[in-house]
Amino acid sequence: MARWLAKSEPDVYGIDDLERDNSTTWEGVRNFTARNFLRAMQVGDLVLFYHSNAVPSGVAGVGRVVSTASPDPTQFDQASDYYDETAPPDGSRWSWVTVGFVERFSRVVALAEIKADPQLEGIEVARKGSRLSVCGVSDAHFDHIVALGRQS
DNA sequence: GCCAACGTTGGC
DNA sequence: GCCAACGTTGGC
Repeated sequence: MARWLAKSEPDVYGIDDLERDNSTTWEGVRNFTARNFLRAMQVGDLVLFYHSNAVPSGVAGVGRVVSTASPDPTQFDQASDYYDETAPPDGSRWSWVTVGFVERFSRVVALAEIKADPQLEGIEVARKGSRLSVCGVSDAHFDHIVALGRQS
């Protein structure tokens, strides 16, 4: 079973929203590398829920893949911020998955803390200039971040 | 709001 | 298929 990290701006949709809703569709990924990661997700895979453009930015909790990739309908919705006029009608361009709530950390594991932690060396989200909104995480990095997030 | 990083597009 | 221009992400 794989481990992932996915970014969302908490002003738009944060871990509190996921806790309230219990599950959500992860729409709006418009980057091919990130899309390919979405398509590789399997039911039951765990996902670090990362708050971007936040104070502080960092990992706020954990979600779980509850349904695998299918065409993201927002690519066809002209009223959506994610509308893509170049998307072919077969839906092959952009995908979404459904993510369920697992846990909200007792504290956000801030990006600065991730970058400073030698046990998290090499993690994609700490790479300089990393803009991937969905990426893989090693089991060891995943477990370490969860342990940090559960600290009070 | 600035700006670095970098993915994507399109001209050639 | 190279590469410059452009747009976007996202930390700070």
